[in-house]
Amino acid sequence: MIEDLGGWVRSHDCNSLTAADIGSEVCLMGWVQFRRDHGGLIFIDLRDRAGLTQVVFDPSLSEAAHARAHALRAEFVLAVKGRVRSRPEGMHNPNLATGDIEIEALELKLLNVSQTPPFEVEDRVDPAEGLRLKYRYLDLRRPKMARNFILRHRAAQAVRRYLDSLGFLEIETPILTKSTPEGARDFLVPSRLNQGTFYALPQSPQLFKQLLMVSGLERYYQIVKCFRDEDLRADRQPEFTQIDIEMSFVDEESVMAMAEGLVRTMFAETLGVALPSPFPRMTYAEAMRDYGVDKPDVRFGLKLVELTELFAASNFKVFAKAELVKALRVPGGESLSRKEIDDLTEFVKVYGAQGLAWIKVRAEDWQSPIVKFFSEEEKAGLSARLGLAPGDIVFFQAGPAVMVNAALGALRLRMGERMGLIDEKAYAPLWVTDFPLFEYDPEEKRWAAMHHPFTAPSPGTDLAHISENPGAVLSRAYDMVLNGSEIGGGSIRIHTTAMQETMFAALGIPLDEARDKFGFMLQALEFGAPPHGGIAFGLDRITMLMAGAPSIRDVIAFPKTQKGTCLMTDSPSEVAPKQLRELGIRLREKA
RNA sequence: GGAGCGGUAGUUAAGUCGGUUAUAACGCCGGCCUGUCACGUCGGAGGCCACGGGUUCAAGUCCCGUCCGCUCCGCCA
Repeated sequence: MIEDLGGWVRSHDCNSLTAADIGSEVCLMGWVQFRRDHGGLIFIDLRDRAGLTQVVFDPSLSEAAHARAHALRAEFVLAVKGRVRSRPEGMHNPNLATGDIEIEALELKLLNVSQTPPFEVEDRVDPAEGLRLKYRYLDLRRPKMARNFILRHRAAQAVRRYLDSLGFLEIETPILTKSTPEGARDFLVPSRLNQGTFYALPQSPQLFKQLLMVSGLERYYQIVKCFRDEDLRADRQPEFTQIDIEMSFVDEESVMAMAEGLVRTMFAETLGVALPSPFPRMTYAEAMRDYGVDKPDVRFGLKLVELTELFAASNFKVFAKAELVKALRVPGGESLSRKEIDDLTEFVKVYGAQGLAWIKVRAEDWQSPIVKFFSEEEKAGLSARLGLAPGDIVFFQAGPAVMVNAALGALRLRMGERMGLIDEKAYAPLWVTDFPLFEYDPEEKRWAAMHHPFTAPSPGTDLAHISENPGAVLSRAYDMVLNGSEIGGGSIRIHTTAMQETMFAALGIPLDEARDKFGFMLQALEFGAPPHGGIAFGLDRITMLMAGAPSIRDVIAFPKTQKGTCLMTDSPSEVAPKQLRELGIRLREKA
């Protein structure tokens, strides 16, 4: 029979009682993890979010409680009053924090019953993720998952303490806001009061935080949901959480120092991990040159080596005519099997590679399908530039620069894992700086902002000639990278109208359209906007890295599937015709 | 939009070259059990082999399509 709490008050959680508490009367509340019924004695492992405590039901102590304990099942909810006692000699459980003691149950209240759960609520089973998501509330009871959210909470609290101590104000910005061009697809919200018009959910509070700087509030932060209607990945959800920060009267150095301090504080206070000070820095150009990506994983070496010039006049036409030729030398890779190389070839084709050329360096010779095309000078050049030694394998890519970097950059990561070069316990943060201001969009056939259109160009940029060679212009943007994952990014912003209009012009956005979309921002810049800049961190990704979680879904309480649905609530879902009528929306007939 | 992997009992998986009644472990139900801790032990129940179509004497197994989950490319200022 289910009972009320009846005034009972929990005295401890299920992870805190130790030998020091022996003899005290306690009241524990939680869920039945395991029942071990010996007919005489009954043992219950009681679980709450903190841990497990063993409760003993002994008929000689309480006939009534013992009798009722027979009927307990997994996930029943209990309140137990009893006395803490030492476990008998030799019966201590070193695997439990509470393993030295047990509770002799004197009184038992059954607070609720449970159906047999669809999967066992414990860490060592790993049910299909679809099932976990449907019964997410049960999934979150598993200690592994609960730990992630406790960690996330601690990280968020560390952020608030740190930023508060530096004079940052936590200020909320609108969720119903304006759709703007550039960037990701917006989620739209129809307006009932203004039919035919739509709000957009913010991709980030970018403009609002800049306006707070124009407002003179000087230092702003917010731990805030952002929304982007793009395809999902293991580290991407359509709604995610940013630690959003903006400061006035600062340059890059101030923002980066503040941001490093923030991340160091998070790691120190939640994991006890000391990150380096200062973080290493690398320019975008260096990152692309050495790692082929703008978010290098610097926990291991295996830098890429450019060889375009060496092969410029080669008889091997595939290399000679390529925009970019690069190589990846992997010590010890000579032992790779033919099958493994075939698999790697398939792997790089995903990035547009036509194939994967390779050389196995052996003491007696080079084994390779392509080396016969090389001159002696080219072989000598290769050997010198790559520092070849017996036991190496060298992989090559030649072709468009974008493809070569993507393919070899990805192959580098894969080989780092394959060769066991990655220290899974290490945290290797770094800054990537000096990003290009613009990036060419071949589909739209125009230059687009690499970061966003409010990022300031580097000092000394010739404004008048910005549109002549946009690709060469650098920006005042910086990204923070941790273990090959982009965890934060920001910039010093444009704070004058003239520069902002120049920027829109360079992006091919006509002035009248710029005024229509961003007029409020351009106007605000006319009223004494201070120099300002900031940064935004991905709280989910940082938590993922701290928790060692394989998926961003493991650090979001109620995440979406890869198709953007919620298996628990069954959203998104159709709505009543009346709702659509009120919004002035008619659905197109399904094709 | 594209590529790949997967879907068999409540759960996790096995199921060979297409061939008898589809296995196992855990869980579940019942009995026994006073020192277990993933208790033990005896017995039992439990299956639309994701869905639809096809090939075949015969399909969990082969083929086609659909749905769902995951990973990746594109996309994500």
